[in-house]
Amino acid sequence: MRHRLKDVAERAGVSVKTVSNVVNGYLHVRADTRARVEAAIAELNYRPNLSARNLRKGRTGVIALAVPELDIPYFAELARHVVTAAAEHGWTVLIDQTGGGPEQERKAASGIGDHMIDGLIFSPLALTADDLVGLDGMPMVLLGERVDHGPADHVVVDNVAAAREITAHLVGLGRRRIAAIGSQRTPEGASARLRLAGYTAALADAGIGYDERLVAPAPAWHRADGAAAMRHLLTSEVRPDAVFCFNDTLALGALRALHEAGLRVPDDVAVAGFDDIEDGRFSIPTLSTVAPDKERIARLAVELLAGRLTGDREAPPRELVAPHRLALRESAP
Amino acid sequence: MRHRLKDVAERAGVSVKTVSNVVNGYLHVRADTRARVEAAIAELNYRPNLSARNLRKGRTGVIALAVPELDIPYFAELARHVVTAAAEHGWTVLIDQTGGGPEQERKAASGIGDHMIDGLIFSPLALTADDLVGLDGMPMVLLGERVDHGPADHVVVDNVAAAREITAHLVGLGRRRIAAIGSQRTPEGASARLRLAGYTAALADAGIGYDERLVAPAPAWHRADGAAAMRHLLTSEVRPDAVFCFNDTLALGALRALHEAGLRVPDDVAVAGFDDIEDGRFSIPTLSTVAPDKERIARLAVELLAGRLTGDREAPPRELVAPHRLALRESAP
DNA sequence: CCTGGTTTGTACAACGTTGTAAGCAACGAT
DNA sequence: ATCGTTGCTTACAACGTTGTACAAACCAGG
Repeated sequence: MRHRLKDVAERAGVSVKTVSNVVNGYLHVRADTRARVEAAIAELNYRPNLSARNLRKGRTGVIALAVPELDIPYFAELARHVVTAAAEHGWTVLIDQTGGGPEQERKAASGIGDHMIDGLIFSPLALTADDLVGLDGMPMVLLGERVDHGPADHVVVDNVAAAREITAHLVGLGRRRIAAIGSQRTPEGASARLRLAGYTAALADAGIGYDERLVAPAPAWHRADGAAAMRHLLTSEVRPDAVFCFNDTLALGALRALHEAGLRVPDDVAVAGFDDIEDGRFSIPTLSTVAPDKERIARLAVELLAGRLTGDREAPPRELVAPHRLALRESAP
Repeated sequence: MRHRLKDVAERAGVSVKTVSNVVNGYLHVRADTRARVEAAIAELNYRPNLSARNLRKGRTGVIALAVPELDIPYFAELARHVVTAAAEHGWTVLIDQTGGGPEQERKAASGIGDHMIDGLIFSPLALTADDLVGLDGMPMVLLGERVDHGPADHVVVDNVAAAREITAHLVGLGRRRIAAIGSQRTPEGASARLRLAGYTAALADAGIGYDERLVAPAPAWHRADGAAAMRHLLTSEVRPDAVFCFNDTLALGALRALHEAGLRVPDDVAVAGFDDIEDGRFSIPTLSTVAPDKERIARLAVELLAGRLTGDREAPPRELVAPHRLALRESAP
């Protein structure tokens, strides 16, 4: 049985508003009145009806996090950090799984918002800046590289620099035939484009010629795609002595394919990834990777959103860069 | 700028309720009126205020899924399936991360519910049946083995049978010193207890004596715990020739520890897990495991909840068993 | 005992929506 | 002409909460 303010008020012998004042910590309530009300609340196990409160206040206390897929470890780890950071602001996080398709993402960006959430942290794959205009001013923070100079706040990692660093590390190991796995031609592939740019820049830095045959596309960035791309590279005429995979799940798939081909990592082929997911610390061999500061990304995103919600909604969009570092492990020591 | 029914009504030259009727698909609205209203809705980009609708209707269209940790792959994969199944019923899923502590779980089970959600699918670690009484009749479906005969609906896997089967498989490989990793003494360890029971039953079936030294506890079920437990077993006097890990992440950690110890899998030690997470299909070696039908679990849970929401809330709690199978791969072929 | 200010409590309206009841046409059947 | 009937639309109240405005009680100082 659910109780309302009115029930508590009757039991405590005060008005509805006085109970509301107690619940909301209003100061000018006599100590004994407050005690009576609190006792009644406890006895009835009263809990406020958030729908009603939200209707009245115009805010819901819920923010949404929209990610392409939850069972991609990177997004799961990110989600955990976002939930933690949001909890510190007293927000509940509604996690929405878009699947990465343009239509679903559009729906996530506009549909979910039907007054149910105060703001949105959005990690888009397919959406362009154009899709984001006209979203009724729903406060929104974007994660990742897509929608480069859209109308919303933005938290990014310097993909080009990070990719350049990890590729340079492979060069530093003495490798010269360095492959890349994960390129994409679709408009969704903004991260792919930037990481590819970092890769080619590092090769240029080292005076190594760019060989298109060493760049393997991957339709999605799952383990199976990484394995398939690696197998393809191994059957080609250009035998790579290192691979930079554009994310860790691709790299884990590549490790698997190399193992099946009887090649040793890192002796025959060095492997590097991007994301620093938990798996990479226990894989065989452990995975060298770019480690973006996921906790920082989550915290910055939540704080940007908090700024929009409590402050100026019309301020020009800001872009914050989260730090990254290289986590060097066995696959490319 | 957000618009209300009233704005649409004024623009279309009808009453507020008529607009509401159009929005809700009420039949008896003249075609031209409907068209005028729909045009006005489109022009103003009107979206209903869900808080108000919920307040009025008493339902929110949101269900919650509470899991201990999102970045445990099993829960992430489960979450994906629950989101998919719930979408077919028109529900949005609010994913809540409890952390597995008793206090947080109690809060998830009661606190979140403040009229914000219609029902809860809950995968508890620490909560007992006693904690669940007096939850104001929030419709709830429990996943997993804890709270064995509590007051709520329940979807389970036959942990004892599954553990027995996979252990029997290890026996069938000719192994005799079969270790177990993941036992727990805490009240949280209901799954651990059941899987341990299946393990001992299989040993008894095969006439193999139970050796306490072969059973390694694990405080949590992460990769690091599995690695630590495996290392501990390897330094003990009883050299195991097989290990049954109570979940896949433990098994992946064990694989890692075996690799570091220079042991071959499965030649020296066979390894089996439980959950069939994506990682296990690409690990080196690939992982033999118990594969619970996660999609089925999610679907059954959502359907049980749907039954509670639309039907009899006082019906006796039901327990449904989701099927499982063995996925035999390289680590214990 | 009054004055003026502060503290404590109350009544009422409003948030945006939908259910209920009822009004008003237009229609065919009496 | 009158009577339902049916189709379409409207006014009003209600969901549970909180902000506003105000009343009552209290206090200190004269």
